[in-house]
Amino acid sequence: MPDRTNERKKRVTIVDVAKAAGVALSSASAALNNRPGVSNETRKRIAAKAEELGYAPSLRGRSLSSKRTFSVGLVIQRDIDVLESDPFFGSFITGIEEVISHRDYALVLQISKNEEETLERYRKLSLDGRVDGVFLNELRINDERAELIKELDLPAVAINSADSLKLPNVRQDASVPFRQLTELLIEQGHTRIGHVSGPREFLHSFVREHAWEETLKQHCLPIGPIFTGDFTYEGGKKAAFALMRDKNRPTAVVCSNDLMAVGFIQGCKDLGMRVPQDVSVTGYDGIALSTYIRPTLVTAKTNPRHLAREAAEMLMQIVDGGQPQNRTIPPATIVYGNSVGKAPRAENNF
Amino acid sequence: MPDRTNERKKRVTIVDVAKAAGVALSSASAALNNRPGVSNETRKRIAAKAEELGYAPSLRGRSLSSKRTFSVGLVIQRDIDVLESDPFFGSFITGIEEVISHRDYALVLQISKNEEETLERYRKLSLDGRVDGVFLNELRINDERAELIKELDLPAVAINSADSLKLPNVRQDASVPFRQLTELLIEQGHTRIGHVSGPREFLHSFVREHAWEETLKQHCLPIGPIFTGDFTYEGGKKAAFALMRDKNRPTAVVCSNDLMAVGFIQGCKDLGMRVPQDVSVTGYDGIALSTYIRPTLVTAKTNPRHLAREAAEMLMQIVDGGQPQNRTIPPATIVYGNSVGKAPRAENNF
DNA sequence: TAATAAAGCCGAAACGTTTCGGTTTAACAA
DNA sequence: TTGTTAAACCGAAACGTTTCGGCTTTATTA
Repeated sequence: MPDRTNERKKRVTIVDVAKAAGVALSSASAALNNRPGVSNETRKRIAAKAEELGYAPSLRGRSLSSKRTFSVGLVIQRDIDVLESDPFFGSFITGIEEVISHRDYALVLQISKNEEETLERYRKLSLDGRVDGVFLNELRINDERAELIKELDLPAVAINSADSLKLPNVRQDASVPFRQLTELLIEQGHTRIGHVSGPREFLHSFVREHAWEETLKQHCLPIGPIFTGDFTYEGGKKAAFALMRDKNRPTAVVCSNDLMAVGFIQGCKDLGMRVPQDVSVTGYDGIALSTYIRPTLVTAKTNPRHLAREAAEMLMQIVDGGQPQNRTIPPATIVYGNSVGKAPRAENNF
Repeated sequence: MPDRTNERKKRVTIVDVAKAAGVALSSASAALNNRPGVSNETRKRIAAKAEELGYAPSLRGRSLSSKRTFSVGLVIQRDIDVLESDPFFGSFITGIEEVISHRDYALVLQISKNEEETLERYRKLSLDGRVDGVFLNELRINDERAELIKELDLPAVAINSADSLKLPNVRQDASVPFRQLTELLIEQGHTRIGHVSGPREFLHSFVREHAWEETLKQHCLPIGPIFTGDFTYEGGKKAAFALMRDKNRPTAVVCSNDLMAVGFIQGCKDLGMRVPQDVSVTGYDGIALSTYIRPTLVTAKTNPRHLAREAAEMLMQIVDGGQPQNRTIPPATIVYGNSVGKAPRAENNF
């Protein structure tokens, strides 16, 4: 009598399928993967047996043999407090999933606290052979990840990278909407237009700041005061305190993202100013929060999900051995909230 | 002359290490995994050689052989619009990472649109052998996942499950803070206290609603009007329109989460009511947004990160063959914002 | 009809580990 | 000295695929 206590369901392997169909293992493999070299008739028979036995290919066996993992990696470098109020990754991940899940790929997600750890994570993902490729975002000027992935020979797609980094890239240009936002303020009569930027080392901070600056130059306006923020609400608030207590304070401020804009507005309110009567504010991202607050924010709505879809498609192509061209998606579109108004005529003291 | 064009860096395997150290493959394996059966001397020699050759064990080989993947899975069932403004998963994932990364585990993250797809994802994660275990959250009454993971024999840890589902569980009890919030309103003289709940099928909706109801009963107060929301901002706004246009409207409302509370407050404002003078509002979660709005929200701050850490530790134990006890973390603590005030003395008409 | 090509199929190796039973060596007790 | 035991070490199998060279069979061409 067999001992049933320790009986474990044995996995149905491709060997079982091959035996059941009366063919060689290699034929079963070819048939099930739709590769040539097996007649239609036997192909069907094998497929039928596989179905009948409930065969599900083992990812483990497959990846050892094929040297592929059918996974892609994303490392998010974020302070937890920031991550909580950052809607970017939710939609970015959704976009990735939309593409890769159809190809039976999965996403490995990691979170890191600083640049050093981020590099370590990417390195380990590659050395462990955990992923076939990775996404890179929030690139820095001279981002070390660029050379790392070359050193590791790791397929990668970057988001809003710079050409100089020579990475496969998908871009949603920010300079167009930042120009539009700045010109929107100019049209309203503002002449002293400040900027709350992100940390200087980020490429995207730079692009945004640059677009703001160039637009002012082209309109022969002074380059208003600038505050280097950190993309957080608190940072935006600090910016308000730093920029708006000055006699010569700007009458309008272009913020590098929505969260800082919201913080900036709150900071202005705390200082006793009204938005948009005393000061106009714009953001960038188009997060939900920008419609929850009053005044609602004038901003530009980006599309992380679309960005992610394109990036994922590119990565899939690279993993398949292709060399896809860089892609571009349409720029963010302006969202007309209530945080922008006419330039105040005279200066009030607060 | 060797052809260098197609030369690929060959991976350093444990066989190379064994050869270099002059031992059998099996000894090298034992040594590198700190298993007994190898002398200290040779252990050192093997480790040295491994270091020297830059040996990194192949996860692929390891997982095929050991039948482990060193990955855990999480399926997030969320509409993308909701996901964007949901800070829960950011911190939840952070908590998971904090525990599993030290054990060289990685997180596989998937997103699904509906219940059916969610089940499919969990099933596939298991059948593919992609993960060693999974997390389950936002459980429903009679959640189908419970039997699925039993059928699949898949290690799992649930978040705020019900005992009836018989899942390893980690809980942060919501009834305590909901009682406290309700009593806070009662202390302020409110006698008509409504509730904006989450969808009825969720266990956590039920717990929150129940705590509110029981507290009212114990204080011999009428069970105020209830609106079944959907945990979104828009849902909260709708709730305000539904509940607050009535003559006999409540003077205070306990919302099942912050996002609905924020929407509710905006809805009240749109109706011309002041918070907290005309109506008091409470939330639950303690998201950053609750401090960005005015009035700031009276709420209770939950700790998804802590929850996740405990859950991840439990899952690691289960994966190691243990049978851990259910865990509980301290309940959310009340955050005193400005959205609660004394009950208005007379009824105003709007 | 014989030579050739192509399609269909097979067997075996390879991927890089873990695991397990067996053999050798060393240490110790009788 | 000899027998016993445990520790150290080894060899081979197993995990479940993919891949590749070679063998049959059938179809095609001269």
